[in-house]
Amino acid sequence: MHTDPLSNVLSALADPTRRGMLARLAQGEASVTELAEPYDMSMAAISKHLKVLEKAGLVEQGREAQYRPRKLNPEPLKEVDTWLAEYRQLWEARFDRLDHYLRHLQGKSDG
Amino acid sequence: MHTDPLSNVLSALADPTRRGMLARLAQGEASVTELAEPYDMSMAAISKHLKVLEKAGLVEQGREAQYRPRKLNPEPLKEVDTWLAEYRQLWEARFDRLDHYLRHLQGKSDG
DNA sequence: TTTGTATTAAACCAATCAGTTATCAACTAA
DNA sequence: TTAGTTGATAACTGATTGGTTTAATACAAA
Repeated sequence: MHTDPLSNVLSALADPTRRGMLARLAQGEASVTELAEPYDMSMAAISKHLKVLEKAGLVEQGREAQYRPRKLNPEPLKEVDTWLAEYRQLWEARFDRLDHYLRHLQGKSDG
Repeated sequence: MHTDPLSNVLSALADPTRRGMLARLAQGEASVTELAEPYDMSMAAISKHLKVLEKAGLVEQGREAQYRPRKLNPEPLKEVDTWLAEYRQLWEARFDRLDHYLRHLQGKSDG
């Protein structure tokens, strides 16, 4: 029962097939059959994966004449990014410490 | 059956309770009881959530005398970040277009 | 040794998930 | 109209999830 959007997006992303579809859609619009092509999976399964991505807001239906190609909507990824941003400094901190350590070593050799 | 680490991390993050725990651990080490405190949930449930985070590599057991306080390991978030990086330009592109549009408007008012 | 505190494990339950097959709908082409 | 293609839906299955309660474990304090 994911009611919050961020959980929804993250769990949509937590599947290699769905991430693969997003990667494909990052190249440009694609039909469902095109999206299905790389996977050894029934069309029904593909359809379900797409629905998960659509519910998360990551994929939309374009309207091209009579066809309805899917297209990527990167918007919800922003939320993931801003969530991640609060932790970014934490792993960068380690680098900073290393950086300081290296400066320290350099300082030592200087004097 | 998530075998790939990225899916593992993402699905670990796809839960508000677990993200809350990470937020708490970002402040510093904490015992399981401390981590459980904000949630109306059995200790066993908390323990399970922690196990999910540990399996994803996001949380580790420290060893402080007789206690085993948990601590955050931000490492796996890097993978999420690098995955996200390939899409970052996609949502920034929209901003760029807006930016260009605004420049365009400004240019108009200038000439 | 007994008691209390902190944490995990086991067994269970209802809901969700990821896949299947089979059916259906819509639209294209003959 | 009759096929053929594209895609969605329904019903089912087995595995996983997120929670429960009830023990079990480990250790500290008395």
